[in-house]
Amino acid sequence: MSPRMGLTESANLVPPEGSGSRPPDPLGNRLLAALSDATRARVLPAMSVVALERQQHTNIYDTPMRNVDFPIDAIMSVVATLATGATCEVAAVGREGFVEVDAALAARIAHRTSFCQIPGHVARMPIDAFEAELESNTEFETLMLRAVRARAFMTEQLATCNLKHALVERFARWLLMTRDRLGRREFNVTHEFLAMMLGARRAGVSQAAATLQTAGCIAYRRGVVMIFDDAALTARSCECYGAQREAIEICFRKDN
Amino acid sequence: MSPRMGLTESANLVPPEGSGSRPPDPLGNRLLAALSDATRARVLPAMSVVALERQQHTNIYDTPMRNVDFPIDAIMSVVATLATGATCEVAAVGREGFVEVDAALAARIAHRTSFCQIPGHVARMPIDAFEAELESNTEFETLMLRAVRARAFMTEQLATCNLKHALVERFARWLLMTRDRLGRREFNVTHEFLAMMLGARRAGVSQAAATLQTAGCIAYRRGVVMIFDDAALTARSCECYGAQREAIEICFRKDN
DNA sequence: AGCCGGCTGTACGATACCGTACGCATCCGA
DNA sequence: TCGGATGCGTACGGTATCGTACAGCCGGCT
Repeated sequence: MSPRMGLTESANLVPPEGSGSRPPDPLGNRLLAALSDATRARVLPAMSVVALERQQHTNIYDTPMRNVDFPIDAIMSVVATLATGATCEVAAVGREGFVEVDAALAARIAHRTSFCQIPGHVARMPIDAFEAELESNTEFETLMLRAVRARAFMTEQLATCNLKHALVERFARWLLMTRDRLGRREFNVTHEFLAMMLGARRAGVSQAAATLQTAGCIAYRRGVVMIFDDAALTARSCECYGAQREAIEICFRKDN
Repeated sequence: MSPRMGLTESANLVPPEGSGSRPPDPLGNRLLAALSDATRARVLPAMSVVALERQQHTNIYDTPMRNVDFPIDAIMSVVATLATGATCEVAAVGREGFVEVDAALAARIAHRTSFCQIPGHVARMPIDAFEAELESNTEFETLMLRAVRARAFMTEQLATCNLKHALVERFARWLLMTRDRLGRREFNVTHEFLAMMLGARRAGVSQAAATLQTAGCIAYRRGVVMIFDDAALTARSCECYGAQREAIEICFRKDN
């Protein structure tokens, strides 16, 4: 039994990923958009927009960081590698943040591995330019530090979430965060890949997905997930969704 | 069956906590000890040594931070509060670090609650003095940022540990980290309190403790745990112990 | 049109932990 | 010396995953 819940097979839910449309504006990243015109005029010329494929790695732990990436319409994943070789996500980064937070803390070596989770584009800045701007521009520094704090908060929340909340709840949270980051309701993701992100079995994800689909929250087919009922999905997610969302909002609030 | 494993009842394993001995040297904190003489001469006069009782709170989330605490022979705990009111540890801080990492990232509001886990002393600096020193002293800033990175790394590791590792392993890790932070093998802790730190039931901790005691790794009685066999305990802990330990060492290495 | 590879449905027992509960040991203060 | 309070041992059924396995289905390629 696999009710298709209104998903026709021919529906082209997601635009072709490598479609040859022009690269998006760096200002799609909320941090870059929050900069003053003056700072933007200094920063943007140092950046280039880069398209990333799924699973494309941008940092390997214990190797030098070369760039600082500000996702635009991509989602990046930062993972810890266990002794078994298994990986476990410690942060996801979309247009609300930047990947190499340690670079804002004077680090030059990546202490985690990061790769592209949802294909798209990032605005990329060489780490030297990033550091130079941090040093010389208080506005830039302040904003970056806020983003670092938001990231720290989200990782802390993840630690408690991983300990306390059931797989379905975490799955729902993941879907909602991804929707917020991408600004759309459908993504190309396989259960296999989701299992990797959520630190669970593929079979476990399939079951959680079935639960949410039966409840009418989502619909999915081969490699595509679509959010159907936002409110219902939110109700089935854990409070960590709201907490992370709020952390992001605080990051972009002036009075903080 | 509760084999006492060489613990005689009269043995005074742990010195009385509130014993009237003189307060310890702030340089018991490794960060403060790592500062140059010149910087220390500026920083130490602004600090005071404060004794903390178990469960004494030093920060409440969403309230202003007043001080920055560098543990000397205390261990502090930073926790997230869930909607149910339950708390979940997101970081433990001993003499290798300082509690209010966000203060080094220009924050003035605590975003988490923190309290004293193992009673002892902290070297306390008013947050204004801390910020002033950060601004004016590159050496100080560099060291603090390294400590922030170590803390971020440890929280990330905790996120994966909470997801992937069994309670006994996490318990063993906790014991080893605590030993390292305190420089002794016995601590006053109840199973109840440990359960709170590990995000588990009291009964679950009792069982894990029994397992480790039967294996000869530890010995315990009412409110006291003692590490017996370091190697055996390490073998039963997860890799996260080593990872956290290494993060601390890197923090204190010059070439980074 | 047909095939093959990747993705998903589903099952099995095993395990780790939960929530709860109750009894007993130990310690402390009256 | 004797409660009372605190801390621990242990048990019960219940549940959420795990690891593994296999079969069915879809979709793209030849």
